[in-house]
Amino acid sequence: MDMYFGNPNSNPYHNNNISPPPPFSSDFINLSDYLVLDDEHQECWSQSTGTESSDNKAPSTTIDINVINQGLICDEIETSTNNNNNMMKRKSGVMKENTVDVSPRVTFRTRSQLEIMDDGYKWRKYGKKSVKNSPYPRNYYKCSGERCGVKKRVERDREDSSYVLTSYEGVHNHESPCNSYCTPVSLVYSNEWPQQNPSATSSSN
DNA sequence: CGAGTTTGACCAGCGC
DNA sequence: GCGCTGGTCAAACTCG
Repeated sequence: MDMYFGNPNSNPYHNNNISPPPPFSSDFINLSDYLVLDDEHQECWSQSTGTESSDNKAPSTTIDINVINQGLICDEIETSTNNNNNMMKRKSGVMKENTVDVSPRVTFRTRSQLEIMDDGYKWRKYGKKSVKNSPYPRNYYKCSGERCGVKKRVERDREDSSYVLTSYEGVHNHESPCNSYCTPVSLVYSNEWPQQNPSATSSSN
């Protein structure tokens, strides 16, 4: 499954002659494959999507893709807990200039053969690390935007290699590069949209 | 030649 | 204090 978040360079639906399907339709993205996971971010999900955070059930509706497209990723989330999870240290132990001191973070779990999701931003890889209890390495990316300290971590799900875990950290201080030539389209998925192919949401491959 | 990637080293936090 | 682990740096390397 390929995922597109608006980069016209790689998004086949960007062509003006082609009407893109609604986001998260079976041809565009498998909704069931697009989840915020882990306990740590469960609350984050509920706040960012407006869905109820009942128990541990994964949310199933109302995903605001603009959150991703604009880099507005769960702002206000984890700002009170980032002293542990969002270590932004240098070797000297001092916060690096240009880094954001408020580092909201949200994790997405996507079923994809590709580890890199095209979210419209340009990322530069700055590290790769093997992770304990996982056969798959974790890759570290920084936004290539000038003075933008947004980071992204990408790793394969250790329990199911068909899933990719993508963690975004920080808020972009610039627009997505694709915004300059992408027609603004509401990318908010809601219950009002008909389920085009409900069966496809549970089995995409 | 510039931009991006790779990869080993370094550092800090944490648990024991 | 020591070892393990995660995160970052930066030189070397690759690619267009």
